[in-house]
Amino acid sequence: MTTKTQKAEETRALILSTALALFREQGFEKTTMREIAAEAGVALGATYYYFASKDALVLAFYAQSQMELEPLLAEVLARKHKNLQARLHALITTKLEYFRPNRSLLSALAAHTNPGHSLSPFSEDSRAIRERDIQSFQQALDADKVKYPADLAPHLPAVLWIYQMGIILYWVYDQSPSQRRTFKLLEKSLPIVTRLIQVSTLPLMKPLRKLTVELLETIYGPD
Amino acid sequence: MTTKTQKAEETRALILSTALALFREQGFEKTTMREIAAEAGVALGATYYYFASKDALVLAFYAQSQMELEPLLAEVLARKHKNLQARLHALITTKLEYFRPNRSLLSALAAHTNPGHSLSPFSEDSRAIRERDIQSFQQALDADKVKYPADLAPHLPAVLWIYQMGIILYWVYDQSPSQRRTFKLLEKSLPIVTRLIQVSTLPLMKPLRKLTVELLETIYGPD
DNA sequence: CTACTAAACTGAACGCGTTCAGTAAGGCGC
DNA sequence: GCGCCTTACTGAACGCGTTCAGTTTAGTAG
Repeated sequence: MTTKTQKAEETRALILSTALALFREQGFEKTTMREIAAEAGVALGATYYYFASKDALVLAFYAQSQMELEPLLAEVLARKHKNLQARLHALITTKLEYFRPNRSLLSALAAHTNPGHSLSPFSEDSRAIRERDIQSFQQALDADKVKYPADLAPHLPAVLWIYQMGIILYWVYDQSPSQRRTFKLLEKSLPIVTRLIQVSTLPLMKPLRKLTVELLETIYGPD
Repeated sequence: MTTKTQKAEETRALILSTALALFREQGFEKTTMREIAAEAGVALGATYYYFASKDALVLAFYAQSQMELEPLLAEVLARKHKNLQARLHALITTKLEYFRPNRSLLSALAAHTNPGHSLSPFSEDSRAIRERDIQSFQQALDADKVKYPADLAPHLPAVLWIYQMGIILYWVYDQSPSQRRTFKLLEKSLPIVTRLIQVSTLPLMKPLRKLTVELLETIYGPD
C-alpha cells in the first residue's frame, strides 16, 4: 500500500516538475500535454490521471509556491521593520523575488479575470490559496501598535491583497529591463497607499471613510 | 467590381451577425466556428476568409458597438448635466444599457488582462477603439467650466476610463438580479471619484497630487 | 465568345486539450 | 498457488480552432 502510493506520488511529482520545467523554458501555451508526458516518460493519459487539466498543473504550482512562501514571509515579517510601509515592501519584493524564475508561468495565472475560470486569482479553485495569501497582509497589519478604524480594519487585508495583485499583474507584463518599472511603481505607490491608511484614522476623514467602507461592503458583501 | 465586393460585404455581415446571434444565445465558448459557418450557410473556411480568428469576431462586434455608441454618448453629453458626476453617470449607464443584451459577449472581451492577447482591453488590436472610448471621458471633463490642475489633467481621461473598465468588469460577472450590485457600486463609487478629483485642485493637496501624477507617469510613460 | 486573373470561397487535415474504454500490476483472502 | 479488487496507467479517438492547397466564380481584356 505505502510503496504503491509512494510510487504514485513520485510519478505525480515527476509529471509536475517536468511540466514546470517545460513551462519555464518555453512558456505555458507553447508547451503541449503530449510533450510533458513524453518528457516525463509516461503516456498522455497519465498526466490526466494525476492532474485534471493543463490549468491544474499551474494551480498545483501556485499551491506549492504558496506553501513554500509562507515560512519565507513569516521570517520577513518577524524582522523588525519600522512601519507598515516597510513590511508591505518586504512582503511584496520577497514574493516577486521568489516568482522571478517563473514569471511567465505566473502570467498564465494572472491572465484571467473571469472568477469562473479556475486560473483566475478570484476563482473558487484558488480560494484556499488566496485566503492564506490575504492572511499575510493581516499579519503585516497586526504587527502595528496602532489601531485601525473598526469599520475599515476588517477590509484592509483584502484591499492590500488587491493592491498586491495589481503590482504583480503589472510586473508580469512589464517589458522594461529587470522589470524596473514595476519597482518604480512600487516605490511611488506604496507611500500613497500607506499614507491613505494612516490618514483614514483621522476624525476628519470619517465621512469619506464611511463611504469607502460602504463601497467595500457592496463589493465583497452579500446581495 | 462593386457588385462583387458588395456581395462579399454581405457575406461578411451575414457571418458576423450569425456569429453574434449564436454567441448571444449560447455564449462565446459554447459556440463553435463550424456552427457559425453552418448556420450562415457557408463553409468553415469562409469564416476565416473574413475573420482572422474567433476572437476577431468579438473584436468586430466591439468596433461596431463603439461606432454605434459614439452618437449616443455625444447626445448624452449634450444634455445639460449639472456636474461631472452626473455626466459620468450618464455615460456609464448608457454604455451598460447598450451592452446589456450582449453581456456574456462582453465577458469574452473583459476576460483577459494580457495586453498581448487581442481580446484584452489593453491590447494593440483594441487600441483604436480604446482611444476613442477615452475621448468620451475627455469630453465629459471638457464640459466643465472648472480648470483641472495642469499636471493631472492630461491623465484624467485615462484614469476615468480605467474606472469605467472596473465597473464594466464587475458588471460582466455580477450575478445579482439585474446586476443590481453593479449599480449600487456605481452609486457608491462615483461620488468618491468625483470628490477626489475636486479635492485634488486644492493647494493643500499639491504634494499628494504630485505623487499621484508621478505614479501615473510611471504607469503610462516611457521606460 | 474566350482566355485569364484575382477574389471568394471549399473542406480535408493538423495540432491541441481532453476523455474514456481498456490493460497491467500489486496486494490480499483463501 | 489462484481469483479478485483497486490503483496506476495506456493510447486511440473526439471536438475544437486554425491552416492551406485547392476549386469556383465573377469580372476584364483581347
